Amino acid sequence: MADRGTANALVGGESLLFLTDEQLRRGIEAMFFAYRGFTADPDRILQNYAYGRAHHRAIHFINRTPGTTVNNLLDILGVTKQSLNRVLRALVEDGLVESRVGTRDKREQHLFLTEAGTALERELSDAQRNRMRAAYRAAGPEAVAGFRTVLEQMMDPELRRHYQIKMEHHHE
Amino acid sequence: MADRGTANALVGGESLLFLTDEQLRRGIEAMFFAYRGFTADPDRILQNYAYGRAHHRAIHFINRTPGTTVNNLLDILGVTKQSLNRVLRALVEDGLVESRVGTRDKREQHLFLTEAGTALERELSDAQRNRMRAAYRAAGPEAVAGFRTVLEQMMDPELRRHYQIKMEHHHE
DNA sequence: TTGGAAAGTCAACAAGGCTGACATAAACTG
DNA sequence: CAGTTTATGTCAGCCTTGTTGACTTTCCAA
Repeated sequence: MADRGTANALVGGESLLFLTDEQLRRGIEAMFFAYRGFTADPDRILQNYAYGRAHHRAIHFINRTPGTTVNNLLDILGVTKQSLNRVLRALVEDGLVESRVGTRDKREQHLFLTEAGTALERELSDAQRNRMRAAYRAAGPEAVAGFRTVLEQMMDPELRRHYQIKMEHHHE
Repeated sequence: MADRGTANALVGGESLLFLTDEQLRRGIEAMFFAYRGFTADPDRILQNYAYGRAHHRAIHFINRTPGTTVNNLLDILGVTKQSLNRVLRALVEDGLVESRVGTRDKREQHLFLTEAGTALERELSDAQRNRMRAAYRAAGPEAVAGFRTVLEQMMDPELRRHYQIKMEHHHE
């Protein structure tokens, strides 16, 4: 409703043509189709292991932050503990994830990838990185910077902090 | 495997620092968290109507291309006809979508949004556009161009053609 | 020492994917 | 015209991954 049809006004001398409803629709569909591509390669690989995206996500974030707790993972993934537990149980039973009782707080379980888990993580992230690398290479560094800036703005502020871990950002 | 750790080489005098594994991982997580934000608002609205993302996608593309056929929609959405049919049946029964037999080819069903369907589409896309607009506005036109360029490169080439409908692109 | 947080588990359910099989009407083709 | 292909719909059953609710065990901290 807001400023429908008025987005091509001039503000501070700069055209806002990129804020028209049509441009926004294009962005929405770009997200839709790109996300399909983004998940396509890992999805194919996961079929060979009888795992799904939920397993991939758990593996990814355990690899990124070894020793993370279940609660922390719940916070990042935004699912219920019952849902995550089902996934983690399978990964632990299959020997991809190791769960160690916390030393400071013995209620907490700290999660680590085993060798096999690391191998699968590598296979999955190699596939995903290859696609990302190709896209980055084709688009160039300036486009990549813009890509990341827009995505960052699109996140829920509360989720953004998970993304900002280990972030040294250069806006100039 | 490819050029792990070698991406920061110089090619043609230009640094490829943006292709390091760490940068690619950042991009991967940006996609993950941003997509969550991207779907969060419509998801909330859909709960009030007992619909899900699958209904949203159908409504979106019927609105974009009124009179589209079931087969065309199947191609765009990449699901089985059984899956789509379940969704379409609900939307038709609830009076959000109208299905008209084709005049040229009477095997085809052409899909249209009713007034109620258009109203829901508006509600959903307003929410999604508002977020997209805020992100675009915060990031600026150059970032938006880069965002779209990278997303386009990330799509499966076969899917890209759905995105390119009605596209007049300016690369310069 | 006790209240509450952290974690795990069981059960039941729903959405939305999937496959396979089958039906119908319409269009196309030899 | 007979046979085949195409577009669509439908039934049945399965899987993954999300949900809620209830309950237990462990154990930190006031």
